[in-house]
Amino acid sequence: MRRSALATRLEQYLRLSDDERGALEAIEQRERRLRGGEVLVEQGEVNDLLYIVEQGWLHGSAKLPGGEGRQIIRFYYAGDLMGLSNLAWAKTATTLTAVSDCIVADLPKAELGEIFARHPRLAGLLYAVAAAENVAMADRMTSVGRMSAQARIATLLLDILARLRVTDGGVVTTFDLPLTQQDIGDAVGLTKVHVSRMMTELERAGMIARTGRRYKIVDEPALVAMTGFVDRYRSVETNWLPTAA
Amino acid sequence: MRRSALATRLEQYLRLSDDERGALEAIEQRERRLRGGEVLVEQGEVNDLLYIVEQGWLHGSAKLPGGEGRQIIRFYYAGDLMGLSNLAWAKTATTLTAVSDCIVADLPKAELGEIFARHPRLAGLLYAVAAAENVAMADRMTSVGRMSAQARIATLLLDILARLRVTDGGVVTTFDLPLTQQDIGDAVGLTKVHVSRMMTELERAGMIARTGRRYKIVDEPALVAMTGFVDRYRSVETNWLPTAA
DNA sequence: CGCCTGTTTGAGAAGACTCAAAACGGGTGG
DNA sequence: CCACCCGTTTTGAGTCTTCTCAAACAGGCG
Repeated sequence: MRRSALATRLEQYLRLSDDERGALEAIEQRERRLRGGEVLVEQGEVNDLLYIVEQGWLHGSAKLPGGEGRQIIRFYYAGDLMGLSNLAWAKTATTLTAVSDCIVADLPKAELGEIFARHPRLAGLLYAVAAAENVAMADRMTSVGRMSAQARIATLLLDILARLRVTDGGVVTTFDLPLTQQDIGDAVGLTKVHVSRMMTELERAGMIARTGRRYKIVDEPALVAMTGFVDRYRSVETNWLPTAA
Repeated sequence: MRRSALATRLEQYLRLSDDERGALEAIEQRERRLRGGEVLVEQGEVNDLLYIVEQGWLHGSAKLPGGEGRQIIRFYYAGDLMGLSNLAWAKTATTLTAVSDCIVADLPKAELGEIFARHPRLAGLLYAVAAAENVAMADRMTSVGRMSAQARIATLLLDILARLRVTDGGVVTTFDLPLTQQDIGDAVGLTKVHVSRMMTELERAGMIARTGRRYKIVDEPALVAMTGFVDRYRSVETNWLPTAA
C-alpha cells in the first residue's frame, strides 16, 4: 500500500497508531494526476469530495464579484486537505488550481465522517491543524491588509519557502516558483506591473536573486525583519488530544 | 443549568441529542464578564484555555511586526469559539478584545479533547463550522486584498450585520457599532482618516446612514452589488456527519 | 466649563494603478 | 538552426487612490 501523504504530515506532529495510519492509508486510493496550471475544481461546482495533496502544490482562489480579477487565498502542499468548504456547503467555495504538476487523492466527505467516528484523536489533530492554518491565514491577511508592497511579496516568498522546507528538508534557499507575476499579484493584492517593480527592487537591495522563475532567498534575516514572518507549520501541540482509539 | 451558547449555535445547523447538549452545557460553567474595550487575552501569553462567547461580541487582532499598528482579523459572536490557536501552540496568536460588554465562558483544551472522544458528531460539526469560518475569512481577505476602500468598508458592515442577524432575528437593518474609525480601519486595512471620508461618501450616496455610532443599512442591495457579499453562516451541511453517540 | 477622545476637513506627498510600448525567452514550425 | 510567435516581464509616463500631517470641530464626562 502506498504511503499516505496525510499520515506523513500528521506524523510530523504525533506518532500515529497502526490503526490510525491504516485508516488514512485506506482512504487515499483514488489518485488523480494534474499538470501545472490545470484546474481541479471550479468555484461554484457542486461537489462532495475533499482532496489530499499527495505530491506537488496547488493554490485556492476566489473570483471577484465584478468578474474581472481574483484573489489567491492560500497554497496547498503535500499532506494538506483541500476543499474543506465542501463540508459546509454543497457548492465549492474556492477554485483549486495546480501550481506544479501534482497528484491528489480524493476523499468523499462521508469517509471523513467515518474517521471522526472511529479515530477521535485524528479528528482532534485535524482540528488543531485547521486552527494552525487559520492562524497562517490571519498572518497573510495582516500582510495584505497593512504592509507595503515589498513586504507583502516578501511574506509570500517566505511562506512558500517555509512550506517547501517541510517536504524538502530544512536548508533550502532556492526554489522554482511556477507562478507568473500576475499570479503573485493575485495572491498579495497588487498589479503584475507593480509586482515586477518591487521584485526588481528586492533584488537590487540584495534580498533575493532570480533567474527566470527560479528564486533564491539571499538575505533571509532581512526579509524576516521586514515582514515579521513566523512559520506556523513547524509544530502543533498534541497534549490535549484524547488517547488513540 | 444555563443555556449553552455553543449548543444554541450548533442547533442552528443540527438537532443535538440530549447527551450532546448536556456535554456542551457541562462545559460552559466558568463565566467571565468583560466591559467593552477590555482585553481578554493578549497575543503572546501562555494559555491553554479556549473561550466561548456567551453574550456580546469581541474581535481578534494581530500586532504588526514594527510595533505600530495592528490588523483586526475577525469578529466573534455568541456561540463562537475563540482562542483555537491555543490548540496548536502554547502562546496565544491573537489578542482578544471585547467590542461590546460581554460574557465568555472558558474551556480548558483538554475538555475539548474529551468532547472529541465522546461525541464524534459534535467534533465533525465543529470541524465543519471551522471550515465555514475559514471561507468567511477568505472572503474578508478577498475584500481587503482586491477591493476599493468603499467596498472594503461595505463588506465589513454587511458581515457584521449578517452575524448580528443570527442572534437578533433576520430583519435588523440598524445596529450599534462600538468601534472607532481607527478600529474599522484596522479591520479593513485603511487609515482612520480615509475611513471617515469613505463613510461620508457611502452616506452621501444614500447607502448607509449614521447617527453617532449607530449605523443604518439603507440600500443593502447596492452594498451587496458593490461587494459581492455572501453570508457564510446561514447554513452548514451535516449529511456527512457520523450518527450521534 | 474644560478636557479628552474621536471625527471631519484640508492640502500636499507617496504609493500603487493604468495604459502603452519595448525587451525577453521558450517553444514551434519551417 | 533559424525565424517567428506567444505569453511574460520590464520600463516609462501620467493618473488616481490612499496616506500623512495638521488643524478644526463635536460630543461625552468629570
